[in-house]
Amino acid sequence: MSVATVSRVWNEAAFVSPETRQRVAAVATRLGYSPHGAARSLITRTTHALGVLLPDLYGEFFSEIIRGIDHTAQAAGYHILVSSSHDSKDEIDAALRSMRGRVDGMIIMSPDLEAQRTLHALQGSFPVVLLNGGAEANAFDSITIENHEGARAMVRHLLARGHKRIAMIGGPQRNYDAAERLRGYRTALMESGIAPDESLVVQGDFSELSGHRAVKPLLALERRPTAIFAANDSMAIGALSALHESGMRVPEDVAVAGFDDIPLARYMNPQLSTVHVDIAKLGERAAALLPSSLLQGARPRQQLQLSTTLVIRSSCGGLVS
Amino acid sequence: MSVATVSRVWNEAAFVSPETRQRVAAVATRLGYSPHGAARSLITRTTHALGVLLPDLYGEFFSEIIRGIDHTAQAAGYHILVSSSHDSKDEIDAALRSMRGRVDGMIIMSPDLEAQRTLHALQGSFPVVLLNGGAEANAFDSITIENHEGARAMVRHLLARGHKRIAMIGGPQRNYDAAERLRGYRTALMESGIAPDESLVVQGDFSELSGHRAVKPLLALERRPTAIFAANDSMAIGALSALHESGMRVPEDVAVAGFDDIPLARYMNPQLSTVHVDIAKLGERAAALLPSSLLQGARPRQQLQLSTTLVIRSSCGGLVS
DNA sequence: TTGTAGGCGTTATCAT
DNA sequence: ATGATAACGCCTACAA
Repeated sequence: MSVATVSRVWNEAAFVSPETRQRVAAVATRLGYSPHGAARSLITRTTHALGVLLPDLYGEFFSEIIRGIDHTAQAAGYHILVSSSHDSKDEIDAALRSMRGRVDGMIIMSPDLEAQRTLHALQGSFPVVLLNGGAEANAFDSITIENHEGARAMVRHLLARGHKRIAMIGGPQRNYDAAERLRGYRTALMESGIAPDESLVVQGDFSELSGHRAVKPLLALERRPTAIFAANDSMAIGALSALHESGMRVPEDVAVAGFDDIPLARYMNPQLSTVHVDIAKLGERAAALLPSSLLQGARPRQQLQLSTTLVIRSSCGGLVS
Repeated sequence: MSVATVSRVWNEAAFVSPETRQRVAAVATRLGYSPHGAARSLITRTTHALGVLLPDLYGEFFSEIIRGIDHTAQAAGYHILVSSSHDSKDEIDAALRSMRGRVDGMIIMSPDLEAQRTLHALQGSFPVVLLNGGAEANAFDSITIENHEGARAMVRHLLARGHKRIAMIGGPQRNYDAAERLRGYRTALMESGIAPDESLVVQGDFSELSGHRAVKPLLALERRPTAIFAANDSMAIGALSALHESGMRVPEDVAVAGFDDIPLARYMNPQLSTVHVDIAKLGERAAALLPSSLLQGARPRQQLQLSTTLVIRSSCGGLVS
């Protein structure tokens, strides 16, 4: 029995007599044999692995993304090589280098606007899908969330409920999504002719703690806000807990809304109104884009926009009557 | 210039004249060269990658675990190959096979008691760290949570606060951690001489939804429980929301407690009492064990127990006075 | 239908 | 200090 035959059996490529196939399979299972991945990719020039670069694995947002990516990648026969905690340009550089030659393509989520320059150099050399990219987004395949529209819609809803003083807890500085959501907030205010008040904008970092901390200065204002819109759910949840500790009732005294619709949002007390993003789908789409670009070689770049929908629950007082 | 020299430059192993090194480096950057990972690992028989097999990426528990693993693995120069949604024996088998030759070792979390048989066959052939393993745990390096002790301590606390009818929302059937936590609950009851009442034990599946659903039958009981202990925080959070919807006050009417202490637990309303597990450390430890076993070759198996601590917040009424 | 042999890009061993 | 060359495990013409 030659190695060639075994290879043929494994790849189901050429014609092998059923009996031979049978025998090979039998011996293979008996010996617990399975082909050596590295050796295969040496000759096939393909690793069947996708690299995933994330800023930081924190909270449900990221577990949902990975879940989506893994699910789709697995179905397409790809493994995923995950690497997190890459915020700065240098960290991304390093991660990129160390994944070189180990993956067939990469999914990169680097919302930090500065890191974009690093990405620029990647252009064309390598199949890349950008998640939430900023300026460089159209130089690659990319998937973006409708941040601006989503935020605008939520703030419009709050306005429609009669709120005039709406505060915003923003995300990290230099973060693309955060910037867009803030922009959406401002657009909505402007559209309804409300003068912007910068004392109503507090900066957070997407963590529960930062949302919690943001509440104090807002309550200390002479003219308190009657609604708080957080740039993500984690911060909204932090704010909810801070308000509760301060004895404020939600939504009676202050309405609260978030962004992302993480699975837990509906289990908050009160249930959190938020801008729904299908986070897992974000991952799925990204993972689906990559193999397709690998197969098709050069093809026009694809820019996908993931739409958002308003999910009105009780934390902002419910639907507009 | 021979390939050997280039190899030496890259590995900084043997003596290379500074000028040669210089020249090679220059050409390398100009050509954008970087070594082919597969070829290297073919000959060095090492991939510098760790496989991570998880049952399902759901909720903050898993993002924390991956975070811990990735953090430590990265520091040790390893990549991580993540694969999730492996519950059944066959799925684990397949994942194991497809990772062969692509990783130096594996971290496997397969709480499903049936899957243990598959693991049995792995023994010795391959560096493996088991997370939350059951019966097979001592055949491998393994890290286990002090499930039994943690659950017992929490139930004892509830008893000390005067609760006599304590319900339990259990985890998935055939899940090792769930079984141990249930056992801890029973131990505590038995120790205080309370007769077990099986109508107080409702089965869940670790999801928020299952926790939410578990509440209804409990409230429908003729003799309602005064406390509910959920086998993880997600279910406790689901229960919290269901209780709130039913107009029950927590902790006045019903006390609630969870297990895991996911980051969000302290931001619930009321804040969730729970059994603290350092989830990220679980991942870190696992990732640290693997490289050490790779370096040292055959060494005695290590069985680590991750201790738990009681975190009493307001959902169960606070400390015992 | 099956076997033979060359080569994928590296590292390691031996010469030089 | 550098060069030549044999592995590593697999795939794939090409030959039989």
